[in-house]
Amino acid sequence: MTIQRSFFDDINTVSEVDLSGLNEAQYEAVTTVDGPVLVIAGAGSGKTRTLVYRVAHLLEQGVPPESVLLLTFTRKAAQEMLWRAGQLINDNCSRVTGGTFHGVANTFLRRYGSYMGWESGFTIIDRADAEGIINLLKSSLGFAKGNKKFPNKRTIINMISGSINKAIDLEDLVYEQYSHLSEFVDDILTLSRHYENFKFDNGLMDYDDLLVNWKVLLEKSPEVRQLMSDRFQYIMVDEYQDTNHIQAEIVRLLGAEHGNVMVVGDDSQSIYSFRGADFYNIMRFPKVFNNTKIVKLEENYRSTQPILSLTNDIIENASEKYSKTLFTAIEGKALPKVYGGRDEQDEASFILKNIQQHLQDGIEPAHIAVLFRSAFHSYKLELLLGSEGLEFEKRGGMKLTEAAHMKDVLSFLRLLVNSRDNLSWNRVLLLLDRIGPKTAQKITAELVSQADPFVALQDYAAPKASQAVIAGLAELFQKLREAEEKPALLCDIVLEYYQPLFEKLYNDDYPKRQKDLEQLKSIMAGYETLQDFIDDTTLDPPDPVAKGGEAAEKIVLSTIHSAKGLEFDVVFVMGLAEGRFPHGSAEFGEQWEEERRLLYVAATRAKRFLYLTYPRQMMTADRQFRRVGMSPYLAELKNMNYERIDSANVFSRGHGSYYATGKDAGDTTIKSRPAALKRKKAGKIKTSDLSVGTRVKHPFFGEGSVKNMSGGPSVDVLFDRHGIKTLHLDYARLEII
DNA sequence: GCGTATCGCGTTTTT
DNA sequence: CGCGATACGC
Repeated sequence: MTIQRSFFDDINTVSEVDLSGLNEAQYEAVTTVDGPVLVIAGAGSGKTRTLVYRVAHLLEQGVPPESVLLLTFTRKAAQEMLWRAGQLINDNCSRVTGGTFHGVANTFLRRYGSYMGWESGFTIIDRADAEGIINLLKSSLGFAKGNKKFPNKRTIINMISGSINKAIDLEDLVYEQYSHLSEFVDDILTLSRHYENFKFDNGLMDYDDLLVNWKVLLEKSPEVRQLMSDRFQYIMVDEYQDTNHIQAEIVRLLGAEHGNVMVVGDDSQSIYSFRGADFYNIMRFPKVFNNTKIVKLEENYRSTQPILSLTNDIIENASEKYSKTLFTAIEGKALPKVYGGRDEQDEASFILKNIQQHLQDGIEPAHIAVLFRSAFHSYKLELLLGSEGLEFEKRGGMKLTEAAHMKDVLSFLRLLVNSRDNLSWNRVLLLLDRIGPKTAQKITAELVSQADPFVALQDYAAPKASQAVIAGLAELFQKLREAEEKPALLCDIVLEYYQPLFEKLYNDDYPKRQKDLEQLKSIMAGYETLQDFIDDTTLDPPDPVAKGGEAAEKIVLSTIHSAKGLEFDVVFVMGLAEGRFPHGSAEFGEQWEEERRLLYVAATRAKRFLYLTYPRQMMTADRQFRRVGMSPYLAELKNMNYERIDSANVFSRGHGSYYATGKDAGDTTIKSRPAALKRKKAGKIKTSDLSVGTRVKHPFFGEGSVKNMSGGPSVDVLFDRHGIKTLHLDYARLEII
């Protein structure tokens, strides 16, 4: 057996786990075998290492591998961890179980779905499909199209699924977040009700449905709960700050019998609240599990002291955090550098030059990363890197399976697994000549109402214009159903049919997209069943084809969210300008704080060199240049913690009409805050300000009186005109009258 | 009423 | 680059 990771060199067998390399806190966490443990860990403190060593230690104590369950946030982290664990234990041992919450929920529901009375199974849809549903519903329910004020689809999705996670009444959430869009709020509510029905009627489930159903099953069926907790005697959860209420409930239910639960998290790295994550889960953990042992990991094993000082400075300004003081023994003198480029082009050039320098100094491309808030912020840099022949791998943004042409092909395949999949029927029909949205919807509705949609398609009395293409489609499905059920083979048949449509549809750029289709084929070749393929690619979409050679050898361009948990020798955080970071629509308060943590996550990825850059001018939509200041988070930092680069020193040649004055007037202070920032929650009401009977006023529901107080942050209010509503005081803009 | 072609504008973050 | 609006033709 070859051991590839140096820190496992000393551990070959389960009977000999050498824990001498661990620090005191890690040792304590690793060797606490029984009972609940909460590990509060700083960035770069060796969380994964601690978890893996604990697995090793458990096995050493004679715990069978199959009774250990590892839950992590990303599938890649899960795979990495299992692989490492696999290195620790003998190859002959059966493996430890692990994966993402969603992945495990999927496996679990497919096995025990019968307890829920499901006969025909389900298909998982991703967020792109979910957007498709919103589209369909919007048009079929006749909502005004093109109204600019209507929140975008992604936001609606986040609201609809987020409402389940936050366990807050959807209505309140919508009214709170979109109070400025009063005339559309009812539309959104109508939409959300149809959305739920639409999914369940057609055997479609999204990420959140998987979790909700897992939780419900554990709650409702003592038999299943017993099965699970007998099997998994030891539960471990990584990135606990990213769990939502449902996930925390699942952990509670799984661990209720034995209490052998260990969770690891860093509240300063909580960046997923838009999706329902709540780092208060960490604070609550000791209350949920009695006798919780709390261990803090404060030593940083990643970054040099100057970088650590800067990142500590970033988070120091946070309004709320578990106090941790990170320290490191790693030597290094390079101060983080801050650079304000003249414009986006100049910012990109700065990054390019420095990347080239580091490459020259012998740093591997894969150990260099450029991070940004939104996927499109790197466009300029991508072009520049391309023109210089530097290869890169982009993470975040659109996924391979979200591209239009990929969804086309997947729709055919999805139908083979779930013939009631409304969305896929619609998509497939839309590809055909002479069939538009209206016709497609009509046919779809007819097909899914029949016992066998494929037979119904063959028998469908199509209008003259589309008779031929419908017959062609029916023929394709007949061929597919008769074919041997090998995913790669099915893919071939679909692609053969799709090719002419494809070339016509994406006439201008189909050769570029063709590469994706070929990649799809090779991915599918690795699967035994179509169901597995669809589940896998939906839960963990493959990355788009990297530009050039092997992925491992390239510079990484990534959204900060997608860089979570990773580390690089050199990190550039770009686009740190007013309006870009924090994101323009982030409101002062909770959202503002989350953006700050996001910057913290970005900066803490750096091991040796850290650069923070921003453009001082950006192009607006109408091709006007607008001067922008630096991100307020940068402005807050102490000067001693970074070195300011004067642009004139960096570019001595090759930039033509470049005027570097070195002066940054207006950069160091925030001159004009957008209106939204000033709207700091004026006098937020606390539970203690209210009692039963207090008269209150709400911007939407109007006046009412407090009816019931649970003791938590929620109160029930009986409104004069809207009846009883449960309001969350952190969100509701209530006034006492 | 429906399908197709074309143009211009704006882009959060994701398991 | 994708999406919505708009115009035109069947």
